[in-house]
Amino acid sequence: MESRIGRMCIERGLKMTGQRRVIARVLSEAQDHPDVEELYRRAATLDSRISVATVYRTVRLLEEKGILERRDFGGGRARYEATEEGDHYHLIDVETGKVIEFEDEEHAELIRRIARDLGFDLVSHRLELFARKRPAETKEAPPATPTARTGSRSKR
Amino acid sequence: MESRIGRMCIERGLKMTGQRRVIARVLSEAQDHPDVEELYRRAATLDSRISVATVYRTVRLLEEKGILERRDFGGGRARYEATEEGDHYHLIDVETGKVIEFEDEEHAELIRRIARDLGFDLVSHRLELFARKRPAETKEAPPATPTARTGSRSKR
DNA sequence: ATAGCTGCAAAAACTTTGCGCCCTC
DNA sequence: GAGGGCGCAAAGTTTTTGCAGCTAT
Repeated sequence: MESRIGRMCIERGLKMTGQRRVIARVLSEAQDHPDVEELYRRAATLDSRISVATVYRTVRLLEEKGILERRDFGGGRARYEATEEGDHYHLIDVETGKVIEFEDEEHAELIRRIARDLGFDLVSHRLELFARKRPAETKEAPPATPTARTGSRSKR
Repeated sequence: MESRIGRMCIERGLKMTGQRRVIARVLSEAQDHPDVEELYRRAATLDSRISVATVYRTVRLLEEKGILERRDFGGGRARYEATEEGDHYHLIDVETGKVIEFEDEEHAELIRRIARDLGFDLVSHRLELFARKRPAETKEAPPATPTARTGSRSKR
């Protein structure tokens, strides 16, 4: 009955209003990285009594509580996704704008080491790759590597 | 007589107005990552006939020409730095907001490999670490590692 | 009961743009 | 001289906020 993010709100003692429940549900079900406008659109579909201002206030609150993470993929507006265990990164297809998520333990380790070497403790970090799909091979068979699907997670 | 970035503008056939020359000089001399407001302040000191609109137009133009790179370190406003050879990254001190630059060839290689494994050719990328200065050791001597200075470059 | 949310609309913060004059090539 | 750049101010975007009423705890 309560969405995953809704439960996290309750755990942290947030007051659960109707609006908040709806926004939490939209966020829990999102497989992508919606901006505020898009969140508002989806939330308004479920309950038209929601205003954009509330969406702004809510994502801000949830970000402060560590439930959400704000992303910047270029294009001016902030985009959001639920905080998950384990770091993951984003590859943005510069042709289509599609975002592919992936994990990489080697990378996670490397940057912890870099921060330590500079005399810091890592608080958080971000990595975004902007890339272009490599044209398929003409002579060899197409690459066998299973391509990560948008919204899913590619483990390495 | 002409600043480094001024020369790059000329190479690319840009018309060199007085304002552009001043902005190019400010950018050439910047050791940090100023936002538009700060660039405007510095430029206006050298020549008060400059408007913010021109600064916006100029950084946009120079970014399109590949002379400048736009950064987002959180805090809402875009920040700029001259494009340089070789990738480098940023560590932002979450307490002070200071930005430390560093290079890391191992990291550069790793992400090229990641992009390739996902079936893409890397176009560009970004990495930002948010970290907190590690408290000095109480028993041992302070860490001998030479800490990178703000604005300079720490090679690894 | 009451601290905290909400909608609405105004405003703030950042960036772009239309227009007529001016300058560089 | 001609195409492009400039200042100014107006407008566009995205996000925040004041206020009066409403609600979850």
